Amino acid sequence: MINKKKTLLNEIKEILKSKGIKPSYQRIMVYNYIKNHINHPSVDTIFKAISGSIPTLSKTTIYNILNLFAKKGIVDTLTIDKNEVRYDFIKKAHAHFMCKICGEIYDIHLKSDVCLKDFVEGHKVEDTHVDFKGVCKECL
Amino acid sequence: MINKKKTLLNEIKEILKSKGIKPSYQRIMVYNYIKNHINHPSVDTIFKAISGSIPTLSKTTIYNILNLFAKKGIVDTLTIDKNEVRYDFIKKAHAHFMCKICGEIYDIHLKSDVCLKDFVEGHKVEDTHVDFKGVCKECL
DNA sequence: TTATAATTTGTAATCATTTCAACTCTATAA
DNA sequence: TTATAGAGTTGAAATGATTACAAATTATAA
Ligand SMILES: [Mn+2]
Ligand SMILES: [Mn+2]
Ligand SMILES: [Zn+2]
Ligand SMILES: [Zn+2]
Repeated sequence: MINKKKTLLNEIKEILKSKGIKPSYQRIMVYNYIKNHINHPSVDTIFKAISGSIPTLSKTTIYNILNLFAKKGIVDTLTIDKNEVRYDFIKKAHAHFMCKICGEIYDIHLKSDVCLKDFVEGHKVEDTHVDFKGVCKECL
Repeated sequence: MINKKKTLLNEIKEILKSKGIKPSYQRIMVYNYIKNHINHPSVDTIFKAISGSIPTLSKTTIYNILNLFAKKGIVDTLTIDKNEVRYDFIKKAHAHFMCKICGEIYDIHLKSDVCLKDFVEGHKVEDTHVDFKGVCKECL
């Protein structure tokens, strides 16, 4: 059990190193959290979730780490919610649905033609976001 | 010339009334501005643009009016830019491209399959946003 | 070990947006 | 006409997410 966890953290350590990121304990913990929480957490959510295991943790560190991860292509920065940025561990391209009632952001797996474009009307595309808003199936 | 402007403002007055909005001078001026500026202005941009013609204008009024217009379906609220909300006068569905360098937001006219959906994976869709980010043709 | 660099931390600053109470304007009733 | 009520506007203060910054801590290398 403990060995398994140790192995996992070592795996993350290697992944971070391979991306040119020095694997500090805080970075490993953030990586581990976002990898296992696909519900698009905010900085505050992540902070509350892991500050228990890192008593001295500062919220600024979470901001620093997520900005770094975004620059290195580890997370996507979602701006669907105008109140706060939400983060998404990058796997493969997918769309999102945000509920106007409960605020939950769901993954939507649809194969859209728009996700493949490198250029649109002369502009060079780096990120593509397909965002739906409305009332989720739970709130309906 | 002056008559033409008067006619225009009267037209807007009628449109607002038809949507159940009392046509105050401030509301008419904001409507007139966003109708004629398709570059997705922010609250601050709109405020700076029309405060010259309304010396007593408050920025809070712009916030109030845009929130009202959004509720009444006159404007779309764009959350592409995480720093500030941008507003779009609603015409027909279209995508957007935001430049990471200059911050400009362009209209993208593509006929996508995703814009027609009423439901996605059980969730009721009210708004659909297709947002691209990258480097615009001017900054390339 | 010691020096140097990288990372983390906590506080303060920034900035968009909202809250709120006072003020203004207009329409309508007495 | 005047009084009253409601809607809209205003400006100041509060809120809240994010960033800036400098001090403290930790890791790395000599
Ligand atoms: Mn996702
Ligand atoms: Mn547009
Ligand atoms: Zn919901
Ligand atoms: Zn540009």
